[in-house]
Amino acid sequence: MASRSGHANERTDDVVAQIKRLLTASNQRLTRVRGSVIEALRGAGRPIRVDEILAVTPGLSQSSLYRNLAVFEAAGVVVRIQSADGRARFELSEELAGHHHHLICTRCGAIDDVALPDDIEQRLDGVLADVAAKSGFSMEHHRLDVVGLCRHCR
Amino acid sequence: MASRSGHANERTDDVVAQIKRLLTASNQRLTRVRGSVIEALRGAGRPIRVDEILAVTPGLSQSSLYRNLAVFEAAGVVVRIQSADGRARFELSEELAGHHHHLICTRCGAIDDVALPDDIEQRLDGVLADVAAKSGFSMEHHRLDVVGLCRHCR
DNA sequence: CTTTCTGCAAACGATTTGCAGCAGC
DNA sequence: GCTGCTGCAAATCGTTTGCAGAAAG
Repeated sequence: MASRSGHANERTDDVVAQIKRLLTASNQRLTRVRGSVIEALRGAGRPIRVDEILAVTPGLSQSSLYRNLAVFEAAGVVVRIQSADGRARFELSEELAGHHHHLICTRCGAIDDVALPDDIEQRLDGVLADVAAKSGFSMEHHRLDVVGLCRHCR
Repeated sequence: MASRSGHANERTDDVVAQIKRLLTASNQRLTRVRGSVIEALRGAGRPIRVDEILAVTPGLSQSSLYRNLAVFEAAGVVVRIQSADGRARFELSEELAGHHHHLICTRCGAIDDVALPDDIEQRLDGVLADVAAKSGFSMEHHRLDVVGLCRHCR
């Protein structure tokens, strides 16, 4: 539970409604199959792999999953994370789940979510936009990972 | 080791000597082929792909390159970066190239290096280690990317 | 009904690996 | 000479795609 995104209990319907809106804006339907993929992602609360989604979604074909994840990504519903082991991980976009970062375990590869205080984020964004601009680069957003050992591996 | 980060003209011998040390510590030789791969990486100054390394290293076979990159990675000489397009990029480790971050272009996929002021880095590390610990996670280091549009794509 | 989704199986492309010959020490 | 490194070609594996039938509106 513990829906992320800051607010203690963001209602399920809100998120689903927003997803529907995002899909509609991309001329895509929210079918039953797609709904089950969304549920798998919401239930995880961290970036998960294709095989993990398949494991909790009986009857879902791998190709449909990949195709739907691509649709979701294009619509801004999910974000794809290329992890070190070559298998991509997916999670709901920050627009839906709130801005956050990742704790990445170097031993087992697990990834979990974590958030920073708002004031830190703001100062960081200021510095980054500034440094980027000096390289002729216009920043859209940042991505920050903490690399180390998870609770189980240390 | 004095030489590190920032200075435009870090002496070749220092870096190569350190690489040799790292390889020796992993029971690996610094052969002529491996030397040419190192040169390709040093010349780039940013994370580059396998095909880019092959392009500037005539006669190098693809399989040897992949094998050597794996050896380098295990020895701490290079770091592998999984980029969004599925093709990995490689660059000298921070131990050799100094701590830095990446500017990632969402349009053309180019990646460039950038550094932040030391005081920012230190404050950030403090906050991150703290937040990570609250999740039972022990931080080794952080990874920070600026995502946006490069000089050519904006 | 028409269009979009879905599952199956085949295709793809980056990366890995088995093997025989060559290079480093 | 022994051991490790290299190149070639074949294998692997995550992901993508063509196609025909099923579901959504």
